[in-house]
Amino acid sequence: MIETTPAELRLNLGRNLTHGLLDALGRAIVTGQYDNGAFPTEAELAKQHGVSRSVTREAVKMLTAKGLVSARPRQGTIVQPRSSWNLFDTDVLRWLLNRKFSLDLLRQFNQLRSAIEPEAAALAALLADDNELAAINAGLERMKAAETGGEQILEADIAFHVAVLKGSKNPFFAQFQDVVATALRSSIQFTNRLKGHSASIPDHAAVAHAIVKRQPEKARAAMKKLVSDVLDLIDAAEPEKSGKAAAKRR
Amino acid sequence: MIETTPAELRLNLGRNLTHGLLDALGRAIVTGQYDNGAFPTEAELAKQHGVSRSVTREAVKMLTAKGLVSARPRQGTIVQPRSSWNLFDTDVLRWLLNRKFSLDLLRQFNQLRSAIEPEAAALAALLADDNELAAINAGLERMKAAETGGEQILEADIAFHVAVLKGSKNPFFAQFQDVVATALRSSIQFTNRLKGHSASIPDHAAVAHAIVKRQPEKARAAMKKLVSDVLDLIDAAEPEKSGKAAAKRR
DNA sequence: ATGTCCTATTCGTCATATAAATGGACATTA
DNA sequence: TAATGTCCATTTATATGACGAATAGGACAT
Repeated sequence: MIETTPAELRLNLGRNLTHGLLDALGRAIVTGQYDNGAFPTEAELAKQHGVSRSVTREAVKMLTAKGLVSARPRQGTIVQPRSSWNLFDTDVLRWLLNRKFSLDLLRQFNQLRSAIEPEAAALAALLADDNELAAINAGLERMKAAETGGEQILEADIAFHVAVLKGSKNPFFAQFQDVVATALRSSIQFTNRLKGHSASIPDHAAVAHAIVKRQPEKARAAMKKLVSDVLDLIDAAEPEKSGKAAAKRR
Repeated sequence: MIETTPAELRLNLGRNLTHGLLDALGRAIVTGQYDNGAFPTEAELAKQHGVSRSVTREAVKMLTAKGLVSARPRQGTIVQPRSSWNLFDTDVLRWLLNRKFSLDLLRQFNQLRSAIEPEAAALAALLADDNELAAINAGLERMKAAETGGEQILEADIAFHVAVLKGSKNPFFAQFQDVVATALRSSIQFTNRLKGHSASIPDHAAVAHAIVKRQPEKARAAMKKLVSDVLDLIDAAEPEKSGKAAAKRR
């Protein structure tokens, strides 16, 4: 049973009680706290966290909107199966990555990137306007400048990939900017361990040049290589689980 | 100014007042009803729809969780820019697709499918278990059986693609099952007009066979062809907007 | 021109009461 | 027995009223 105080809830995510409680409950759910017991009733939640029923109801409503729970009279609030959680909600993704970080999740996330980002790069090569091209180049320059490594280069890396996604002119691809940013930031302690890849500035430059020169095929291939390298590093760290996927990429 | 009655709200999405109001407000927002005026205050919303403040607050909280609005004291509730809407939330997607349906959105959505589904098919060829293979075949058989066309073949089509996504064993790809299902269902009146493609059973069979025979490359290529054909049909219906994308696919 | 303070407005939170829905226990009936 | 209807307890859903907290924007002083 999770318990907090209102003061802790306010500190939790920095906003108000409702958002603090949302955060606390979200984390508890994704870490499986309620897997083999029923989710508390409104009254219990209110008591456990020292807040009113309104606050618990609004927090639970937000969890409902993100697909984590569903509520029905008499039956109570029940945690939904993972398959109905909205993984592309940045809150959900952050909760998942912060608490239950696993190589599996990192691999699966990069498999997604491996599908999305090359296509986005190809579209950007066709459709990006001058501002977006400039943003891509700016991200690359920031990466070069931040050769000190650490947080700066991570933020520059994120800016680069976000700029490519935006440049695709496709709102569905652009949607991934928050997801990619959240996931990269949340997994920094991990990718740092797989050091050596994030500094692959030549690979990033290849992507940028292909996009600027309006060469979609080259842009797609270059971006594919970038993400595949990350996947290879992950597989190298845990080879037994990679299956034939790694072989297929080479 | 949107106005409804509680009875209408209940009918709206079939659940309760809160979800009905959520639906009404979501539709209103994505159709731009509040673009050049401020979003109503809690009190105004409650009055306009004949519900209590609790209901309006919980509906607005859900909109917040989906990224459509943000609320601050004194400033009121404001509609967020489209870029921060969660397009992979099935509610948001349905609201968007149900309003004036645009070829642009359909094209962009299928560009996303073109990135996702081939990779999912390749992963499914590597990782799907017996149950998942059976589900893929079952979807194919349902398509063959429903040669009458119409709604049945659409549902079978959806079942097939969902089965492939699930078979990828990747929760991020699996996440798209709801998105794909929602989008295909919402766009049926449109794809029906582009008749002739949804009955491409041989193409679907090629995907299924490649997956069952554990041939990821073939599965990827077959799925790519499937989605590319849809994209070609869209471009053919509105050639001036397709840019060089169509040429690039061939 | 700038900084300080005040105030009205709006969301945030709390408390309480009543309605609606539903699963189960129990009684009824064919 | 088995099917069906009735009632009850529990939990969410809704309504209402009150007060607190934060802040945008104006009034005012410097």
